[in-house]
Amino acid sequence: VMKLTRKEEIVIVAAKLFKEKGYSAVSMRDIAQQMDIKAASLYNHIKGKQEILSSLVLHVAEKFTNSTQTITSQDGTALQRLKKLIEVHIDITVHHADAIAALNNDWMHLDGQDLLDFIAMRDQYEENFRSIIKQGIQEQQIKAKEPEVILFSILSTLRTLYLWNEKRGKLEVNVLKKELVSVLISGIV
Amino acid sequence: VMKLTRKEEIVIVAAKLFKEKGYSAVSMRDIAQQMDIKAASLYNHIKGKQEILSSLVLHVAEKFTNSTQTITSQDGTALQRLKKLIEVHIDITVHHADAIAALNNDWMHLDGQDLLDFIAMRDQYEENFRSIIKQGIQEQQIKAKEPEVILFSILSTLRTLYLWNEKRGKLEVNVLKKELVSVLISGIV
DNA sequence: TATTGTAACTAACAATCGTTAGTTTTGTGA
DNA sequence: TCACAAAACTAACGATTGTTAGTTACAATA
Repeated sequence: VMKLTRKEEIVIVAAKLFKEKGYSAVSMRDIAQQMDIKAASLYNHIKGKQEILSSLVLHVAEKFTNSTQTITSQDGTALQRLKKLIEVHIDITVHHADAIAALNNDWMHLDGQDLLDFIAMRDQYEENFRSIIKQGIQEQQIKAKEPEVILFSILSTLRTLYLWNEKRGKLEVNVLKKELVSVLISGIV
Repeated sequence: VMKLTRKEEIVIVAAKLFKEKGYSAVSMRDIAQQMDIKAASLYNHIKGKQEILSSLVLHVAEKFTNSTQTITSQDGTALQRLKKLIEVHIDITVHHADAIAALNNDWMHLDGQDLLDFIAMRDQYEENFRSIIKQGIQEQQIKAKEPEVILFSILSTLRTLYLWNEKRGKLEVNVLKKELVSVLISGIV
């Protein structure tokens, strides 16, 4: 286990607070208190509150974008890739649940270039997803329903996984993968 | 069309702002500016910022709880009820998208009894959903997979519908109902 | 032991927050 | 036209916000 820099500790602590109350409702004094130091001391390690958010959000956004990009560019049938997409989502969620909360709920508080970068990554990520589904329809592996409805349904479930991760309880990661792939692809009947 | 009270206008305007930036990031001055009045004037119609949030959230939470309660207590197979559940969700979402945003993202900023009431409604709502799925498994209409995974997947999709409502575009409500029922129940293959 | 860099501290700033008090404008019905 | 209620206004409050400046404690290195 790598030793964490002080900055990384701050980001981790802040992420947990952001998840509970949202970025705007968490003050620098809240974060500092949780680390047993004073708010001003945080500035020895970070430039400001915004930097905490962008470190958090952009880092995990890159992970998602890179993963979907890799899968999209690899060989395989649409269903194989879709399955892989779901599994990768679960892996990232299990390890970065707090950061994903910020990505989902607080991305709009990014500013300047960070915000533009995030939106660009988000769009590209979504487009990768969409292309796989369209490929599946073309290959007749996926029902030729409204592709946007399929895209929305799967994305919603995957994006909300972070909320469900705590309640996951004893459910093993590999079991979750298998079950969720089955539910999302084969349905429930 | 009923004429709105001034209070109702405020709640509607606030909901739109809450949806974009979240409850904590929207100031009373922001809300006032959007109504072309000064912040102090808002207090002729409402007790405070908290009242705006609780009006917004509790009202739509009741709708959801009542709907699921009604469906749960009616006759029908599990699949018929599940279909009805999805359709009701779409109807409520189309008419109260902004309030649902607050319900999803800002409920934790409720305080006192309002917070307790919300959590109670939310738990009951979720339990109604769960009982229908378990009934379906018992009747062997639904695959006997992990029921919590099924519950989570459907709930995630329905809760996130509000985000997708704008992009719905030209897709007719009845078409959306049919498609979403199909995707969530029969899957995509 | 002296030095140096890291990371904490105290104190304070300007801005903004939700809210209150008191006053003025506006519209409606007698 | 007058009276009254509804709804706006100005001004200000105490608290909290993110952040900065300047200083001190501490640990490792030379």
